[in-house]
Amino acid sequence: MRVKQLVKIYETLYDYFGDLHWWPGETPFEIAVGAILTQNTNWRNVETAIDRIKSADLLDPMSLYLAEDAVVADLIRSSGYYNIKTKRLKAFLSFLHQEYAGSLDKMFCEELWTLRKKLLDVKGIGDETADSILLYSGNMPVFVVDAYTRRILERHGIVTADWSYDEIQALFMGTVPQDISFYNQYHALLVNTGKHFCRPTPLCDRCPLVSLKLS
DNA sequence: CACCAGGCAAGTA
DNA sequence: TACTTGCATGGT
Repeated sequence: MRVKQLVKIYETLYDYFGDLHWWPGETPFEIAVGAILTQNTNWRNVETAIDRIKSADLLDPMSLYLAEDAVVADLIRSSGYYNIKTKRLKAFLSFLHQEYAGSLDKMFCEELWTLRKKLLDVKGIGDETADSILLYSGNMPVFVVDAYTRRILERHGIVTADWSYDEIQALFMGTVPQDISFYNQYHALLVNTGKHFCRPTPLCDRCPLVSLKLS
């Protein structure tokens, strides 16, 4: 039942938006950094921060790790929570250097769920950030659940507010298991839909999902 | 002016 | 386990 609803939503959004070419970012490392910086923050402010890191020539695992906290905090100021995000970036980089000699390629050689659990042990990396890194930086088959995903599904009566992250993820992953491009594209479509049509305050009138007659 | 943005961890009961 | 709070800038 829910499975068909999810497929219909996907098809509708894909018809409306087309290919979105996610994640915005040129390298796996840039994507991982972006995943941490975008926590509860507008993407525009994250882009500014990443541009500044690039301008300072610090957008690589070793340079960023060796940079002073105060320097990093200043560079990422526009992304908000800059002190705590500096610590989170450093915690991730410390993990990357200790466990994988600073190599994302080595890190992504791990088995998916083993790596996911290790990432969740890093302070500052929660469910969504871990999954964003796994899917968009590592090209691994895992579904990313975010605030937009939850809001859109709740508004269409597919889940209720008490569903956990893992439950919602399992719902999507039970639908089309092991399909990286589907997970990649679907999350991107949901985020775009959220940005344009599913803010906390109304705006639903032009949403492509509005006339869908779900449930 | 108020509200929101692609969360997370630590503290409290 | 389940809730609350701090973290912070920049756009609408």
